[in-house]
Amino acid sequence: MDSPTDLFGCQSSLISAFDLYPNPSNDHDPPRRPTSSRAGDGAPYVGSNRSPRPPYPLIHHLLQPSGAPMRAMGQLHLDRYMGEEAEEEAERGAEVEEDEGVDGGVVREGIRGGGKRLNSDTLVADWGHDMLTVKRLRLESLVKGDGEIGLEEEEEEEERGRRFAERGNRERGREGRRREREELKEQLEEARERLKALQEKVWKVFGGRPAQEEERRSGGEEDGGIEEEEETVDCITEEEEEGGEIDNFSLSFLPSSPPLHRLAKQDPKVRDDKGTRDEERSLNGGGGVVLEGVLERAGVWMGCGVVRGEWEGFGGGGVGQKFAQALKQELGGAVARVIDRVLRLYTKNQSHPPSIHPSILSCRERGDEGGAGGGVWASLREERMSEGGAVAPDQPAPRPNEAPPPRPQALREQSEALPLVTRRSDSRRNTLLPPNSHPDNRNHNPLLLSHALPPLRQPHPARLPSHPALPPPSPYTPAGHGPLPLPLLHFTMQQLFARSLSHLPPLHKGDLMNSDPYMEGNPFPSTHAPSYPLLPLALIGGLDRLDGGMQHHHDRERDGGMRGGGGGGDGGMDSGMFLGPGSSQEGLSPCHLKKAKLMFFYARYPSSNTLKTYFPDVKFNRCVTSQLIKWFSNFREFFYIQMERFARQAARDNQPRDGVSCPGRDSRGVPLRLGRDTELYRILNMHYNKSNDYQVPERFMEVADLALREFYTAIQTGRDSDPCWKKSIYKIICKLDSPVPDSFRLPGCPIG
DNA sequence: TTTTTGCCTG
DNA sequence: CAGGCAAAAA
Repeated sequence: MDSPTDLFGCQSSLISAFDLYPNPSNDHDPPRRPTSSRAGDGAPYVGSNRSPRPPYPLIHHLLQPSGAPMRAMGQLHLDRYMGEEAEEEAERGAEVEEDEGVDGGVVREGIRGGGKRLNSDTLVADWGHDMLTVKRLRLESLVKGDGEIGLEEEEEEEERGRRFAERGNRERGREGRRREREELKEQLEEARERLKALQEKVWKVFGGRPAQEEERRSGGEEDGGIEEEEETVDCITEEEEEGGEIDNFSLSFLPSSPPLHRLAKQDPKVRDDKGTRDEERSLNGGGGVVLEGVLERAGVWMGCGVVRGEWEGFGGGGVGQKFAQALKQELGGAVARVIDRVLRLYTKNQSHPPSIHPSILSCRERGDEGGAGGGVWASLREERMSEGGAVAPDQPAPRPNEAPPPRPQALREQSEALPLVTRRSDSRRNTLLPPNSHPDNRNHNPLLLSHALPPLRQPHPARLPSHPALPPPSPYTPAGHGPLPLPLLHFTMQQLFARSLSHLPPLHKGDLMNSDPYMEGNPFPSTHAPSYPLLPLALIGGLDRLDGGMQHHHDRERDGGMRGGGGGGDGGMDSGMFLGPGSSQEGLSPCHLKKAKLMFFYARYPSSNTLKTYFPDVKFNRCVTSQLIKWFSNFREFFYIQMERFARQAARDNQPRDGVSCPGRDSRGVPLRLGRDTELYRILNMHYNKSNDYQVPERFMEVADLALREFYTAIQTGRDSDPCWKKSIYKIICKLDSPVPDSFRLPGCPIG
């Protein structure tokens, strides 16, 4: 298998020998998984499978390009009929202009009522479209006529002759047309009934009432824009003039216009800019192109807050949310299907498909860091072990993975098989390790779920960080069966594209380290890597490194990852992508800063070697190393400041009434805990995870929680008067680094 | 001496 | 977030 899990699983077999100690924070048990396990709670932000799919015929209709059922009918007859009428009008010459004015006025009045157009809107749009077609024909005839008249007399004569002949035909067809009109009237009547039925539905859905509509109409236009927008479709007036029927067909029953309608018309940029459409727009203010803009608009809406329920402001109420959800579901499903197709295509084109597509998908879904089974983490631990005290010599307490003395291989292997908690001798550490940190939970990869749920304001069950209930099923379905999480998509596509780029044999377990780094900057598929104009340096470096295979991995162990970064990689999408060949990214980019901040959730005290490992695209030198270390120093500083600040505040708020306080507990004896619904959490998240790229790992929560309590207790007990009181807390925090996810080993940001 | 860290300042 | 500084450790 090629999932990271398995990739590393393979490495694991090679590297497990280096797994010298039961690193409290490593092994099978990334404590952040429980956090991820609550992904389902993020449902409101993501298309959740849990919520029953509401019946959204309105939205569904909009998503059907085929349009309304009346379309064929309307177009068929009106076009034919009105086309002839237009010709007659052309013959009548200047009268037409006058008619236009009148017609426009009449029908405009009818359309003006157009409001919350969904189903009805579709119909209106189609009718409008048909009308526009007719109008265009008529105008074309007019223009054509004028032009010819103004051109040459001979042509004019010919034209007259032709028209004369046609007139005869029309005389013969007049009877037929009469019948046609009758039919048309019937159809219109029928359509009217259907529209009325639709109106009922619309009113039902939107909770509006015809009375409101009446009120709105009598009160005049509330939005001047609408009046202009909803100009119209004068073709009907021909019928109106003749039979006086069309006014009954006015669309005034439509409820007030929702933003969708306005937006679709107000932003011409997103509209189809074909010539005919432009013409229609100029003629009709876009009355007939409502539908065309709907899907595009929907896409725009997705990004402009309407999906967050802002329809309330427009009177949409819960409908807005339903609309947003429906949109998300539909679009998400569509995107997933497209992705799936692309993936299938790609995997078909690969010589060894099974080793790429399914594996990559599964690896992400299963989660990688836990699946490493001690492999990569073992290597990392080995790396840190090899750092020994030399790297962090000043730490009063040895780091968890550095402290224990070497153990015999047999003992190591034995402990690997033991439940994690049984290997903990440190009681404090036990409290930090959730019991459900089981390899089976590895599908709850924080990466996968980073977009799945909002870290903020997430109810923290009983504020017990270590004992969440059984993880709910992942909101993500297996590949091809539902929306893919963005990071997964990113990773997968990059894998595939990179494979395609490099003409390499399919990814196998050993070369993840070699292949991943250059993928980050190469989201675009290309089969001409060598001539790719913006070929990122990282790609070149990556190709350079490709022959390393497993060997490279061991090299990495020896040189602390410098080999990967030595070639000058890119800094992720925001740097390497735009570097031309020959340039290099030696410094740290904002992307690196972002990555470092995310890393801080796992490592408060990363060693320089660790940094080199996790910033393989950075060309390390003294300055860069210092800067990175400085960053983490700043992160810690901010972290401690916030901890102390909130601890002091908590201490103030929980002054013991009887003068006796229980350390770490408030005045009621309740232990101080850091919940995800707290201001402190919000601040920390804002600082380290501003764009919510990541689900804040449970482990970080525990560390922060512990730090908070330590500060709180120290303040409570008056230890803060000791000039060195903070250092003891620092020592504790210093021990609590946890394994950084494998994704951080990739260049650029772990979240793309 | 070098590296790392914490503290302070801007 | 960076720069400067001092202290501590290797």
